[in-house]
Amino acid sequence: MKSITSTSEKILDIAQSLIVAGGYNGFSYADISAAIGIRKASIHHHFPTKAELVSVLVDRYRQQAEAGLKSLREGVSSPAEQLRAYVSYWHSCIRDASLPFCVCAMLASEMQMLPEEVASQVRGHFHSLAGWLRSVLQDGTENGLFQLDKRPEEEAQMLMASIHGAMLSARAFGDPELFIAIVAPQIARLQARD
Amino acid sequence: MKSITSTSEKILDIAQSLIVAGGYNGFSYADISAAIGIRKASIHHHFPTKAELVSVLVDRYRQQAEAGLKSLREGVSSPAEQLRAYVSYWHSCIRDASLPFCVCAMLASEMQMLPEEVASQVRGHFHSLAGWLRSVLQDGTENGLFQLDKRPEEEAQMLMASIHGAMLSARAFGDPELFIAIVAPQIARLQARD
DNA sequence: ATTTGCCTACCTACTAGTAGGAAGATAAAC
DNA sequence: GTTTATCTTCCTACTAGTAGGTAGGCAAAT
Repeated sequence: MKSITSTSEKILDIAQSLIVAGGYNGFSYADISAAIGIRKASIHHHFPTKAELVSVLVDRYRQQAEAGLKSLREGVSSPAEQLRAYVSYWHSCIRDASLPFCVCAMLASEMQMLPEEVASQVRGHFHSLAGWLRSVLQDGTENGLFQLDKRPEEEAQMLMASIHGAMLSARAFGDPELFIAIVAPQIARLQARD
Repeated sequence: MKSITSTSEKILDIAQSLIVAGGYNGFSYADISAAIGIRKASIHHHFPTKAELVSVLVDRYRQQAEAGLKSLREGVSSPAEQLRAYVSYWHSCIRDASLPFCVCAMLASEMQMLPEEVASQVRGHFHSLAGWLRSVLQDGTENGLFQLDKRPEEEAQMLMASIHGAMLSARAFGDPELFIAIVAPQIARLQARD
């Protein structure tokens, strides 16, 4: 019986945590090698180049994210609760340090020096996350639960920026609670006031 | 007559633009060497170690920022205009690509692998920027120009996060106008509504 | 005479990536 | 059911190039 997580998945897991910690240029094959007890060359067997490794990694991340967002949309009652569930997911990730930053947000900051294939995937993630937020906001507005100052797509961009900025502040200050302190009021203010 | 910018300042200038592009691990002494036409060893003469170079660089950045913010506070009429001037400064930096990202925001994303001296300076910058925003918001509130939902320090953190997140989105999408589209409404909503 | 600023030449450690082979599993051919 | 060929996964050993950093010298300025 095979191990539940294959070697290539283990490689992606540790690479992901290394990217979240230090970005594209912040990790090496040697780091992965040391972390999972396999030789450098064996990693190249699974992922011939670094660009390809990160590309597969971001692809997996995007699929997981999209699946997670979709299931939130289907499984959680109201749009307001969907937003709250989304940010509380991140809050717990930051608190327990399991994934204290969005992989794509991290990579976006290095956009200018990323391999083009990775850069376009990062753009794609930002686009689909903004799209998800927009659809939640629109849904909430149509049901009279939200009262937006701006068009849903603009409010979605504002919310996404707040979330990413809040991750950054939480990291800068080393205070996980700062994340929710910044993000919660931004969601609260969307709520219809009467 | 000496060149108006000394070699060490030229080193800091190019290092800063390289950090803004790719972070702490995204540049090397060789990159600086190639950019300003000086040998690697000569850079070590000015800045013995990379950690020291970046430390001096962030120190200079913080001084410039603090001076700029202080002069905005003194030279610009109303708190609302002070905020607008601040974000429009960034907007033009992003538009003309002269400094398309805050050095400290960039470094904050790599917080976990930064030399401790640099990390504490980055924390310091976040602290003083939040402090500046707080004082502007408080000033505006006391003069009846702003109407805040939360305490000034919380609103300041929210605003700072929006600004950093907006920088990230502008970079991810390659669209400088997105920065102001995200940030302007966040400032507008602070305005007293009656 | 010492300091400043830069140089050539070098070091060790590490970077991504390659060549080629050993061990084991798989599966078809006999 | 054993043999044979193939595939997968990992290995050792290596490459060329780059990382940050050092030693020591030279010329001009102070």
